Amino acid sequence: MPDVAEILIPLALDTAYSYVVPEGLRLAEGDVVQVPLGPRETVGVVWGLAQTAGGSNLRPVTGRVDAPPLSEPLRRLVDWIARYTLAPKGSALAMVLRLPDEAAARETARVGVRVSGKAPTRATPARRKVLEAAADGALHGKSALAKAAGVSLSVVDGLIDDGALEAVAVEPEAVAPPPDPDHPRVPLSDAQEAAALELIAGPGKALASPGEGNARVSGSALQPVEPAAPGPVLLEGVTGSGKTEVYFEAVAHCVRAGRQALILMPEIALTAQFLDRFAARFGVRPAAWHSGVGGRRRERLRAAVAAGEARVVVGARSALFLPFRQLGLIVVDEEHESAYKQEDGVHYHARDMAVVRGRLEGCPVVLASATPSIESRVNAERGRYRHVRLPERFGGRRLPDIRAIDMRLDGPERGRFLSPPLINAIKANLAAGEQSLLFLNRRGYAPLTLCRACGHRYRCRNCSTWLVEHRFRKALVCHQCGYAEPRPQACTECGTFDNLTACGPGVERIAEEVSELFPDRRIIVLSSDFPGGAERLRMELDAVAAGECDIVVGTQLVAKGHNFPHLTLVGVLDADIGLTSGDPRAAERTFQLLQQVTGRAGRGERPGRALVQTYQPTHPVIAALLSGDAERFYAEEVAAREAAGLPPFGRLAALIVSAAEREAAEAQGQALARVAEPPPGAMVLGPAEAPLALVRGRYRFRLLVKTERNVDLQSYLRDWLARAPKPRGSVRVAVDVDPQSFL
DNA sequence: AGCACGCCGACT
DNA sequence: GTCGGCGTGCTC
Repeated sequence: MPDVAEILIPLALDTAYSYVVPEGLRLAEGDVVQVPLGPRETVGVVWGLAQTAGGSNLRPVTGRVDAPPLSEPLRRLVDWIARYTLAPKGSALAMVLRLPDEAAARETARVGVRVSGKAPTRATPARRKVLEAAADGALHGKSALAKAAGVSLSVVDGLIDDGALEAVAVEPEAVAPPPDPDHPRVPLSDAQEAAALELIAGPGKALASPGEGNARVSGSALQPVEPAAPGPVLLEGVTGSGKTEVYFEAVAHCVRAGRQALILMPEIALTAQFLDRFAARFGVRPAAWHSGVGGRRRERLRAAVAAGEARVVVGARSALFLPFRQLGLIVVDEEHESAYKQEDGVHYHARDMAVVRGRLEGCPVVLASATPSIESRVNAERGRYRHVRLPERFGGRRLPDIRAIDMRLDGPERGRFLSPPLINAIKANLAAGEQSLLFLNRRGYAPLTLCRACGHRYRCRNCSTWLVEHRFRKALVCHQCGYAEPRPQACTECGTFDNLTACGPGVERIAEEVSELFPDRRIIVLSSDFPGGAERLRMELDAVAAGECDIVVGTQLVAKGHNFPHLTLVGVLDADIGLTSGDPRAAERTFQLLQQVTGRAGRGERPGRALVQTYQPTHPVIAALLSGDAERFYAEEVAAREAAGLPPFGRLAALIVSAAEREAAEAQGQALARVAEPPPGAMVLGPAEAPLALVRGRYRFRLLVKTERNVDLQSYLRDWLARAPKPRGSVRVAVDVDPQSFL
């Protein structure tokens, strides 16, 4: 009987394909192999092995690929994610497999040059400059040397050809130097020590030796090293309470135990600042994995992770799929961040997938946040997650003083957006030589453009949204789908010249107002459309953190994961943005965002100030923010959702229908209206009067499906669709998932 | 993902 | 009469 291998191919295929294993090839589950597929060869992973009679019509496996095999937990993660997200298994595999691309393979090894001692045949001024710069005889990077000499790279190349410089292949710098868990560090506070102990050792252990005073995490209490208690833990600590230092202890413990640790962060929070904090604790910077790490380095890091050499990886959400050899800990920093949602391709929430991976790997998962998501909070309260709290700021730091500015009483003059009390506060802050942040969660210059002559409002061709003016780009841009058109000189509707008017503020407009008020101050606008891309933005954030700026005008990204140690005043410009949207998470999101951003104020032991411009000072979200009563906010929000029939959890299924399909259906009187009558346990999200949102040329329904624990959403939806006429369009699961169902 | 097949518009 | 648009379907 021939050996047959079930091979899962990283394409949008839901089932593994069968291939014959040729004589002499020994395969194990998880091996990466090459197989024929149609006219070409592809890679795949052995998902199963069997001996069967027949199967003579099957094509043979070509051979094994030189790549580390996929571990059992990682294969189970692929199965799990595919099932949970309704994605084809092959698509889930593709996230894990990400093979070395050819571009990376072709990338040449780094070359260093040094003086050979031989004089150049011809000595031009440019060549002399290079030789002077390299006169120390040390090894120099080619481009670095050219730069230092102020000449172009070709001069250096010319000298190499001439023999005056010799090229030496340099060992690339280590991708993942080992972190030292016992590197000298600043002592933790008692609260931090207790939290770290509880994190590592499990509940109750923190108080295990009360007689000894304060047990120290690195002291004898936890030696010899045993693996940390598995399972999810919510680490909740107010801004400035030192959560990072606490989970660093869990990371240190994991490293001492000889296992690997993964720290997940929202992409934007992966800055030099964080890497330096890590270096201060562990002596070296951690291996960093994010979209900016490319080519050879990416591949080498993957290999180091698979070999178990990379002990600690800090990465954005895709790092969750790295092939760790022995994963001992996952930390999800800023657990509430919506950046953990992947919304194209396979839809998933990295925080929840981290919990799943942790369970499959048998390791702890630390969810850290100052403002946890509702679902994590409820999970902690109901005992599904352990809950460790840091209720106080570190080192006697106090929470900022937050006050509302009632815009109905103290509003700005017409066409302006900064209220007099806020302007005065900024003035005082500048006079004291301190940094201020103005927060407005709206990119661009103005959210709406209209023609003063005919009243025409500019909207997106693909989406049901207004076009946002971006003055810097001289364009009108759709924030939904990215569609952009140049800002017209004359109204496209009535032809009137120069009569378009910008309505409402975006950060660009605020920056304009600020520069008029404070013309000689250093002002910077930070938003996701920062010119120069993510890398530049990261650098800019680090510069701001270093104090190289007087006034920052920023969108939500300034609220995320950064410390700005020089910041003492935060002005929130329109606290009410987002409160009126139909999103069931509107209140939660706004509360988290405002609490994060106002929490940025404060310097050392001096509390900062936050001034919140609002038209609704008594709104529950604003009131909770002003009083600092997060407990009450969470309790009220959960109660409100229950009263509205919305669970704190749910999975969202999205039915995506093209505009053409919808029109066709409506012409036949079908109207896809059955979506308005979802099955029991499911509900349609969105404003009742507009159940359809037009996004990227496609109508999108979202169904919030309440599922009981362990209910299989796929069969649930399949049942429902079987009873209803077959929908036009496809059903996909979006990413508001239900953590109950996987614990 | 590729790469076929397939059915309707403007061209050597 | 063909070239070519991308919609749909298949790859063990």
